[in-house]
Amino acid sequence: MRISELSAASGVPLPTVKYYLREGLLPAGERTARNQAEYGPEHLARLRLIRALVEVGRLSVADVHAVLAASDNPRLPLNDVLGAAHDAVTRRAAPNRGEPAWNDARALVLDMAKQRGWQVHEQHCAALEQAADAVAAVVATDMPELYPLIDVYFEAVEPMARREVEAVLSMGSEDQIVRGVVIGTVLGESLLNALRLLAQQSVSTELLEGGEAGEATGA
Amino acid sequence: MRISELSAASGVPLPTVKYYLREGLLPAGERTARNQAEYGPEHLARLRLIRALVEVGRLSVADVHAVLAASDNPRLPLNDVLGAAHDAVTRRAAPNRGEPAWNDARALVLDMAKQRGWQVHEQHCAALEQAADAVAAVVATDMPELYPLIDVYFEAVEPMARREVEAVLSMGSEDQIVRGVVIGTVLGESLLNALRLLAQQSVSTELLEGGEAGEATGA
DNA sequence: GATAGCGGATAGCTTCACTATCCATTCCCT
DNA sequence: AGGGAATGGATAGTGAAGCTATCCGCTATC
Repeated sequence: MRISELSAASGVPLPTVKYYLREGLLPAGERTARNQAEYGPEHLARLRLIRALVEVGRLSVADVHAVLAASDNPRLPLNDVLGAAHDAVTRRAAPNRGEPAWNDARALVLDMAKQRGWQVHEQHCAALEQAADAVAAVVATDMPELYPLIDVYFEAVEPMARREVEAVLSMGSEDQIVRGVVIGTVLGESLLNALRLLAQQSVSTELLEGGEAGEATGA
Repeated sequence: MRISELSAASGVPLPTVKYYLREGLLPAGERTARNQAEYGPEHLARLRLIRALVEVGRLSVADVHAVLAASDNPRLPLNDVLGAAHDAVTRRAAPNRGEPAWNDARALVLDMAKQRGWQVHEQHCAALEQAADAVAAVVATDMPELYPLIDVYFEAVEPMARREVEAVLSMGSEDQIVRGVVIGTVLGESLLNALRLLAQQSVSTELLEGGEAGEATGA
């Protein structure tokens, strides 16, 4: 497969394919001459993965690079690949990290996690810090009615994470597991959020229109 | 409160405050002279809300504008505000919308939602389409082990959405409800994802290190 | 009455993700 | 064997986004 075919098969413009090659997201093809290279189906799969991460997962090219680099390293412990994927999905710090209000939020989240028996790596835990960002922001806007939702999220996420990790771990080869972690972390986030919104719409139609018009759209 | 105090109190650089004023995210202060204006605590709250949406929720300035415009309109039905918030959190189309594989994914999600009795507005439903994007991407990467997770997400999201809508609806004044919808939709997403990652880490440490070293970091 | 700060307008900056253009080389069809 | 198209590689340019800097004439405050 030559570069133009790779471009055609994936739907990615040829200059963009070249760009990904330059940036190291896509490994170079097998050289057959000074200015000729051969690309295989694994390049196509990789390209599709990149696009899914960028378009559906909204990762930056730099983050995709970091995730793929971690997942390409065959001697990296699985936990580090998970960490890289989490970092990519997470990396964006609110600027109030370290302020008292933020520290309180972090302590609150940490405490709730520990009460549930979660094992949290306390230092440099991107997920914990992002949770603190969100809680601190909710607190700053002064809406106590939303506080109970924190617990709702904790509750919802516990069985979910277990099923996710089990699903990924059941994938046989280390190689597949690593790919599963990346896909599952990034695309799972997008899917989960979409379904959450869908459910919200359903419930709010039910509660709001139910008493007014009663016209059920779906089901 | 003058503009420099507003900047100092919020931690937002003064030129950025001016920028938000220009863009219409922040309403102008009350003019006291040709080149003097007075800002109140509602401006400070608004500024904090903007920053939370931008930094924690990762909304673009344009999306923040759209959400705030919808929530500022006092005669807009609540469902439309919810729609605007959902759109802002959602808007990013994968370029394969309409292809057969994507249509299949959409049909699958729609079917699962209907089987659960959800009321889905079928035409132009951003959440449904985003879910289809994610499912199509998972399918394209050929990882059937992840398919059962779709159902896991459906399951998790159902009680969650109910609690969220109820929490927001319990907020008394229409005004508060609208603010709650915006905050809850955007920051809730961020928090939910962070907690999901935290739980994943906990479970994977448990399953992976549990048999090897057994050194529980947290708890 | 000096001077610091104001609002408003305009222009500039940086990053990101591409996109376009060259070039010498090579493929591949006739 | 000859010639147009495509290739890998390098370099430069583009457009959007989100600020940031500078200037201006005016005003509040000391």
